[in-house]
Amino acid sequence: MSDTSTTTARATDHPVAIPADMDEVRVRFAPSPTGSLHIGGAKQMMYDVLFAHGEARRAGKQGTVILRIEDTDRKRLVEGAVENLMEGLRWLGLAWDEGPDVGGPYGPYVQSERQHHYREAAERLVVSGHAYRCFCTPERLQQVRENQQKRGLPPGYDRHCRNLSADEVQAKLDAGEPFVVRFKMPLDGETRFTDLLRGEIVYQNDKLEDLVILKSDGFPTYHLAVVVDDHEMKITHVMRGPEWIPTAPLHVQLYAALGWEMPIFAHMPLILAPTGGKLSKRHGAASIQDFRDAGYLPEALLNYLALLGWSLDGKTEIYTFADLLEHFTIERASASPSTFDRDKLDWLNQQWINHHITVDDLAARVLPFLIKAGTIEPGPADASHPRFADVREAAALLKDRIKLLTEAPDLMSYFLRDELEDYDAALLVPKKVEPAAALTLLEAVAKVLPELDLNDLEATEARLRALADELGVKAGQLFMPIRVAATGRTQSPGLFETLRAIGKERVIARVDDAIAKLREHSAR
RNA sequence: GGCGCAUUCGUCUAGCGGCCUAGGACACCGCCCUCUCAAGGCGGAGAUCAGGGGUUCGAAUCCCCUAUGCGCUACCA
Repeated sequence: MSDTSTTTARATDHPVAIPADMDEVRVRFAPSPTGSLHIGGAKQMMYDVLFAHGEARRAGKQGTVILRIEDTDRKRLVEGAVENLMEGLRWLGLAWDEGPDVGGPYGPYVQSERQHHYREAAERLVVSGHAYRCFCTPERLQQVRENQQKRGLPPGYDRHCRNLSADEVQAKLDAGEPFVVRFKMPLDGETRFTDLLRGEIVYQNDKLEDLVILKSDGFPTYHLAVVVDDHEMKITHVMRGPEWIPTAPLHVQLYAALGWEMPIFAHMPLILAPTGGKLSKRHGAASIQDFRDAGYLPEALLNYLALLGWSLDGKTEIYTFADLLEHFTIERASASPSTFDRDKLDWLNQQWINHHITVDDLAARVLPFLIKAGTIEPGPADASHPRFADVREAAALLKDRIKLLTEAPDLMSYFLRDELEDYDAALLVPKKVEPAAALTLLEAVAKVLPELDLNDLEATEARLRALADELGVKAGQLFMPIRVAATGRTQSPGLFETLRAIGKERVIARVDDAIAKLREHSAR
């Protein structure tokens, strides 16, 4: 009885994600075009989409996802990065409603094209006394930091220009000295804000710095740009990485100084590398393109990402994106970071290939990999490719055995190519059988082969089992050399369907080759 | 160093005061199925819930401290 009535509300109780009086939820994914789409970025975008298009819409709200390019750091721009980013998102099936390519009511959606908004805001802040011009040179800042470090003090700007008189400022301006604009952080008191996943977070103002909001090249820093744009684009929920928590107080103060309403913050957890640090190429793959090239399905990748830091019930493992849209709630997202586990991703990928896509789909997806590897001739990467029927047949047999699409060229080669890769003749000799006896087995097979109808699986099996009896060996001892002769390897799908797919003509030729190979082998 | 966030099997997680002698999944091991390899089925091992203090009749669940990990500490985002 005492449990519910006397327990005080927990300080960490999650705030409401979508206030009842809010009728539109607007979120944004705001990458910097400094490279390819990182798996962590993809996860952030996934949360945006699941929240706006899933949770918000289920609650009867309008849910809008915005793609905004944050290219205020002119030094780190990478050519083609924006297109790259969008391509990665499209491949994953993560869609946005407003963005640089599709436009929208609050464009442009590229920060470098929104300069005047930031300058205006910075100007307003300077005029209202919330920000000031700082003429300190990079050399002086460097010097200050070094001194602080030497004396064991925390490094940071010493607010040298914070109290410059109007005359002093004017003089420097007249002299043409370059300057940045810094935000005047309150010197005492505290700044608090609510994080959707963590509850209230409090910072003591005397520990915070006067950060730069407008750089000397006239471009804003992230802090100013993000606040201005989020406000002007009417963003209701700021979902981003946890690395932004320490600067969130600045953003909170910026909103207050500008007199704008704050959005709701949700700092989504990071993906860690198995070794502890950041996930990078060193761990196999880091960008979406890497995963795509490595043969992962977008469905599996999204499924995996969803399971990292979120779960519906702790039991369900397989989710289509539609499932996620139907069930995702940010309230169930964890605040703690998670470690990337390649094994689990691989398992999910195989689950998807084995059980959740059709044979036709598999064939189509495998096609580009086969073409790239030269297993089949170049052509359209869809059902109109001349070899599609063959690929489809191989795909049907290998569906339960493919973990990554990249395995297809190797696994399918004996179906799709006339020539077998060279293999060791010793493989033709089954366990507990002498090489000479193995030769007898294959010769017997070669003799019955012409009269077999390989399309009749049961009859073929019956005949070959009978043959094993006649030869006095176990079925398996006869089947293995046939498998090796037909495929060049000891592992394959079921023998009879494999023979059927390879075709009688090629099987006969390959068995003959195997016999020759074995003769040569035992002669030595 | 300062500030902040996080902390349940090796990994991803369930768990919101009694149902927990802590459940599921990956990986691992064994068995079954079987012409091989997979897939599939069954089972096993694996977490004194980071440690220590409280609160409570009762704590993985609430509070405090410590430890550890990670992040930030740029005119990068």
